[in-house]
Amino acid sequence: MKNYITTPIYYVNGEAHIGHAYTTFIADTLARYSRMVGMETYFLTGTDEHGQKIEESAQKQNKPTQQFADEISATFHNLWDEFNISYDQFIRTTDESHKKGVQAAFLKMFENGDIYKDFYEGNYCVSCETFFPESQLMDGGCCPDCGRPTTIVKEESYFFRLSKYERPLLEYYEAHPEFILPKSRRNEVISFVRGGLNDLSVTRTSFSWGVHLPESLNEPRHVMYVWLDALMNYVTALGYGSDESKMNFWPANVQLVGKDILRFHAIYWPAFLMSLGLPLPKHIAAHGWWTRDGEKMSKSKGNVVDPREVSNAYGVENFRYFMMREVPFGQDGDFSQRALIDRMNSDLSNDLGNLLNRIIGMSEKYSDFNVDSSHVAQYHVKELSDVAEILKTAETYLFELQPHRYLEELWRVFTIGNKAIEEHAPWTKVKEGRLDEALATVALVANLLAKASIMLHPVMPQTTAKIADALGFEISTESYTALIKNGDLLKAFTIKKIPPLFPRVEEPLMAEAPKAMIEEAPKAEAKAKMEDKKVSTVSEDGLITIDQFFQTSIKIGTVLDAEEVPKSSKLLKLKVDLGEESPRQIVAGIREYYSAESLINTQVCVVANLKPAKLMGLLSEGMILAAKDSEGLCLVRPEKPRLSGSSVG
RNA sequence: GGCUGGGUAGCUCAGCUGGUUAGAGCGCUGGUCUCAUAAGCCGGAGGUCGGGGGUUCGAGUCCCCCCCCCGCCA
Repeated sequence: MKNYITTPIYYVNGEAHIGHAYTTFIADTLARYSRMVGMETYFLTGTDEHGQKIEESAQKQNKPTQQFADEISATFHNLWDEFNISYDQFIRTTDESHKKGVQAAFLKMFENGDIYKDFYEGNYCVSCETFFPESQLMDGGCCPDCGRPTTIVKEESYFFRLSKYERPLLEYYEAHPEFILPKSRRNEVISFVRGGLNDLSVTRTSFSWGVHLPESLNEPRHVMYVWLDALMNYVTALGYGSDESKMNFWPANVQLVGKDILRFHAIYWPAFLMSLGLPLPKHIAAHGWWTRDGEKMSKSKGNVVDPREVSNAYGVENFRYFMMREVPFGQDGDFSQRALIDRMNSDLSNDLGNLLNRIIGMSEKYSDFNVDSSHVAQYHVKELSDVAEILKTAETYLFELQPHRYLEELWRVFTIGNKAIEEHAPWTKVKEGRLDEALATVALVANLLAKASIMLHPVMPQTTAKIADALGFEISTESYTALIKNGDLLKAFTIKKIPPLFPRVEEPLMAEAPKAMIEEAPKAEAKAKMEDKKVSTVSEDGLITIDQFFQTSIKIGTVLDAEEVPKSSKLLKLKVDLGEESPRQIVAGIREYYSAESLINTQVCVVANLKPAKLMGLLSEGMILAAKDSEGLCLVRPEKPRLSGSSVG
């Protein structure tokens, strides 16, 4: 079975940002999965290099246009290599074979009457490379998309009979509900097409940086419209119009796009294909945008996330995992270091990494790293069948293009592993001399990790290869077939002791977004969130200013009353006089060291401006200062009695 | 203004064709084991399911009205 997966080709007007990385990560994951299950897979990405905008950008930098395109294209190419993206081809619209293919397509459309010559007059936005009808223009004739001034252009142009495909397209959408994903986007496209389609101007005479028309048409002044040129890349990459040896990969299975370019891919592209007599792709899947800390990213705000920077700081695969796990496909996602760190610590370090460490430790102690699965089925039928079920479900989520659900589902395997260890407590079994049982549990968990690693491999290829190595097997189509499809277990194997794969991340590893951005974001909510999350305001040398210290209000308080909190062995509920109108209720975890009675009428130090918190359902309006070491805990108190409410500092 | 989609626990979301005490993850919190990365496991708090009306034996789930958010179009 053939499986062709594409990303959009990225416009070389600027360097790769987080959105490019996201699309490419998803496509790479799908491609890797496809290869792993043994499908014949072709994964295409590349760059879109034509158009007036590129021509102008190159001029601004005083570079030949081709050189400019080469340079930017290389930055994408290099980044994907750095990110270990497993593309089969990196196409460039300046490739000769691509140009040849586009010309062949143009000619075919022309010959079958779908392209005709006429005049176009309208308000043209150079920046967006789009004509806009009068009615859509903003005040002063500015572009409704970018707000820049438009110019009136009348030019000879070839047109594509898009209008002819209005009905066929609607019929196709109707007959193929899975064509446009997610569904909400599908509705948008349908209603747009229902609104009527105008024929599409597909050539320009106003600039020359593009694919020229086929020579047989003898139209040297005309250059192809950038979208016709660009969209065709998906088939010219397979050799359309030149060496067609790979055309058997067509139609594509999944064509990933950002939501901003959906219309081109869901309307123009299928119409072109219909005109060429080619089948339509199975899915056009539109994903959402990324914001940063709840704010739209923009160069002027200086809050753009550089994927390379994130990757360098946190690791590509952790980054990949985060992006795919964090946000439901199609929705906008928010990037913040806090969210990334939380995912890494909670999912990767705690659930997965720690589980691996647990069995490394046990296998070392109990059997000198030697494990075999022969007793697993005897003691762990339930776990094995539950996991088999989970893996099946997870797989369907991936096919449905719901990577977040797929990962969420997969993580249940680790919970089962952690629970199994807890329930079967191998350390107890060992003490009781039931070594077989203990080792069966270790082997079970090793197998669960092996199976989950295989499934996780498309998302984190290198990391899972390390896990597999530690467990003495290799991830491949063969092991996928054996462990996932056939439900086999690993044979006897030796575990390798490896250092933790996912060390916990205690604090942000990248500099925070520039101050300007934070100040521009007066959202009280966002601010409170940052404070809640203890984003450090401490300077690099670890010192704070006196002003910062005095943000904390510490006061002398007199304990008026104290009682034990029911059902808690640690908590005491205190009534403390801080010289205010009424005493405060403070819940303190000191019961193990102080009895309630002994505290009444003594003095303590209280942090008085702490945000109230609830402990065991009881409101606590402050914190009692205490010092703790191995000997125990003691309260910090004034040497001599002071007035209640006296400040400390 | 028109049309989608949506408003469910502090946060992010799941809840199919209406049916027992509305769920998950994270966060918070109490307890507990010791193989392990201050990890794991067990338990708890927390929701008038945007608001109002209606249909029904029964509605987060259907109908009507209103409010708010995103998106597309104008």
